[in-house]
Amino acid sequence: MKIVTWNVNSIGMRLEHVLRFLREESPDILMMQELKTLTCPTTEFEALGYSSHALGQKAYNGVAILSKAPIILMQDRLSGEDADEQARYLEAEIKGLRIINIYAPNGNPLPSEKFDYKLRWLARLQMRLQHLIQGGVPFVIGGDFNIIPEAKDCHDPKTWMDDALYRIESRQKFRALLNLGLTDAFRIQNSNGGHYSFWDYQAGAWPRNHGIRIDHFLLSPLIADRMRSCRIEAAPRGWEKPSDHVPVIVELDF
DNA sequence: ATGCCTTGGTACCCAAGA
Repeated sequence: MKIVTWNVNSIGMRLEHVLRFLREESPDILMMQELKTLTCPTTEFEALGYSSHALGQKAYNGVAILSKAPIILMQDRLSGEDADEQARYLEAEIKGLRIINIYAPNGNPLPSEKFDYKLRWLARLQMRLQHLIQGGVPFVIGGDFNIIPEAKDCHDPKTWMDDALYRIESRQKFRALLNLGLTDAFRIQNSNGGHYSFWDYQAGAWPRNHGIRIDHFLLSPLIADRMRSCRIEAAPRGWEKPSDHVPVIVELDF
C-alpha cells in the first residue's frame, strides 16, 4: 500500500500538478493539505479512479483524503477544543487501516496567540493518538506537522532557532508523539540530514537547497514493522508554478 | 533584515504562510 502526503498550497492553483502526480505515481492514498478552498474538486480525481473526502475552509487551511479503496470517515475535527473551526484534521478508515491527515498550525509570529494555539493543537493531537494506541487501533498519520524535528532537518538551524517551526516547545511536542511509541517513517531509513520537504519561494531557497523537513509520516507500533520504504519526491518542486512543499511517500506491506 | 515570493480575498493593499 502506497500512501502519500502533500501540502499543495491551494488545490485551485495546483490541480494539474496533483493529477500529473497521481498519473505518474499511482498511490493508493493521497493526503492533501492547504486546499485554501471551501470545496475541493472531485470529478477529476474520480476519472483517475479515486474517491475523496475533503474538509474545506474559505481561503485558509483545508485537508482532503483521496483513495482508490472506499473511505469511511471517522472524524473531521480534532477533539479537545470545541470552538476550533479551522479545517486541519481528517481521520478515516481505509481497508481496515486508520488514516489520519493533519495540517498543524504554523504558529508564527512568536510570542502570539497563534503560537499558543499551535502548542494546544499539538497537545490535543497527542491526546487523540494516545487514545487510539490505548484502544489498540493501528494507524498511519501523515501531513504538514509544521515542525522541524532536529537540527539536521534544516539547512541552517541558527536561522530557525526563534521560529515557531523549530522552537524547543514545538520540537518537544514532536518528541512527545514519538514517545507514544510512534516511528518517524522517513527518519528510520535515513539517519543522515539534508533531506527536505519544503523550500521557501523566497531568496532562491530551492536552487540553493535551503530547505526544511516538516512534512512527516508517523507509524503506530504495529504498522511500523510493515514499512517497506519512505522517500521524499522532490521533483515536483521544480515543476512550473510549484507548491513550496513536495510529496512524501510511504509504502507498507498491507 | 522589517525584506525577499505566492495565494486568496477584497481592492489595487492586506493577511497568512514558513
